[in-house]
Amino acid sequence: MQAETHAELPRRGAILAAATQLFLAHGYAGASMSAVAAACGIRKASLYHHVPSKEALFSACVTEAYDAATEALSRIRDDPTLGHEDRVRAAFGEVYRVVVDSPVGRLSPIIAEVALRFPGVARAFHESFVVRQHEIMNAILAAGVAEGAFAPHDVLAMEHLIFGPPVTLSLSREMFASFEDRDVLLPVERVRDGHCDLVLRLLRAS
Amino acid sequence: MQAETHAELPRRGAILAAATQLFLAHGYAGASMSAVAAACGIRKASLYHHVPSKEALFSACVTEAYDAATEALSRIRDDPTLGHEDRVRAAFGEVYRVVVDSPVGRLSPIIAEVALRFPGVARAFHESFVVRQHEIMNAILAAGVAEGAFAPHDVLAMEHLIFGPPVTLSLSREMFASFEDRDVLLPVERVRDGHCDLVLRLLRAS
DNA sequence: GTCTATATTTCGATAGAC
DNA sequence: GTCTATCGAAATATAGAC
Repeated sequence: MQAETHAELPRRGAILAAATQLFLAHGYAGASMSAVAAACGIRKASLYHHVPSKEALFSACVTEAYDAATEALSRIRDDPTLGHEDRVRAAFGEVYRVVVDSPVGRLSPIIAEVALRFPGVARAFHESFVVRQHEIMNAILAAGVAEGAFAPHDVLAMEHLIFGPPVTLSLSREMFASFEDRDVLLPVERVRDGHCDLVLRLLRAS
Repeated sequence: MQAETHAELPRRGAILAAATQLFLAHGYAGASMSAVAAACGIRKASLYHHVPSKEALFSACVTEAYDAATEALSRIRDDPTLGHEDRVRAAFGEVYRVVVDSPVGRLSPIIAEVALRFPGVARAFHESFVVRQHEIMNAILAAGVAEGAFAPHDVLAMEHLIFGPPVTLSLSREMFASFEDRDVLLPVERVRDGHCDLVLRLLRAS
């Protein structure tokens, strides 16, 4: 009951969610504190009771978005019931989900916008999200190589070959979000499955 | 002599170049008309003598950037002296050059920022740049398939496999431009060559 | 074609009542 | 913790002299 009453109040989580949506839609400079407050149903002055500054608000949006993003991928890496190829397929599904659908993946262009002003945000995003995702995926592939299921390969090139398409797909879907035929031009499932097939063929090849 | 005198004046090309740099560095909303004027060495009111509005200025930056971007790729497609694999390698070099180094490729995240407000800019960018680049690259691969040099493949997945890594590399280099070790983390040539090798192995495979 | 000056709005952020 | 009211700065854009 207490939880229900407070659920409609602009708690911190609701503020970060509303702010994230506005940053995604209009960029950092284009998302005003007034608009964030209005989306929360409060006035701008009240918003400053919850966050000390716009920079701190954006930093919190990024930080709290990636904090849980690598857990699902870690579980796939550690799942003993999966064969090597099924593990790669599951990992692709999780990467596409995080990069294309979740705020943390879609925030990348906004981080690029403020990277020069707030280098700490970019650095934290890189270390806490990008590097971790790459490390887990590399570990999944390395395990397959160690057991002879996958062929050795150029790790740097394979990293970009795996993460490049979903990141670009996410950016393209933001760029062309106003197109009525966006989901026909940029179908997530078809790209993901076709992409995964091609990568698996490379991993099998000697 | 006349050309030399006017070369130092803020002609249209110089204005677009300065504006592009500022849009890339600070985003659409973060790049002010005052800053653009200052970069051209004139006052803000004078800038409005050359462009009617900020939206028109940004639109011109995008349009005039992609107008010549597909010519080099077309020449590679039509070069009869190249073998199929060498043609693919040359095309990869051109794609990475355009996407990673040229303004037109790097403007993608800024277009995403304004896509909801200026859908026409996003549509023109898609039709005049993205679609054309994809069409030419598909034609290069299809010619190899027709002559038996390359194996048939999923065209949509291959498109994303080819363009995904360079676009993501470009975005990542913008995001992490403040890192002193950026060129070590994100080396363009190494990624490009490793990427091209992997794609060629896929094209050769049955 | 560039300038000074200004109109108008909105920005991020603060003060202080309740 | 939300509100009204406001600050100083900066935004886009315009007017009019030269």
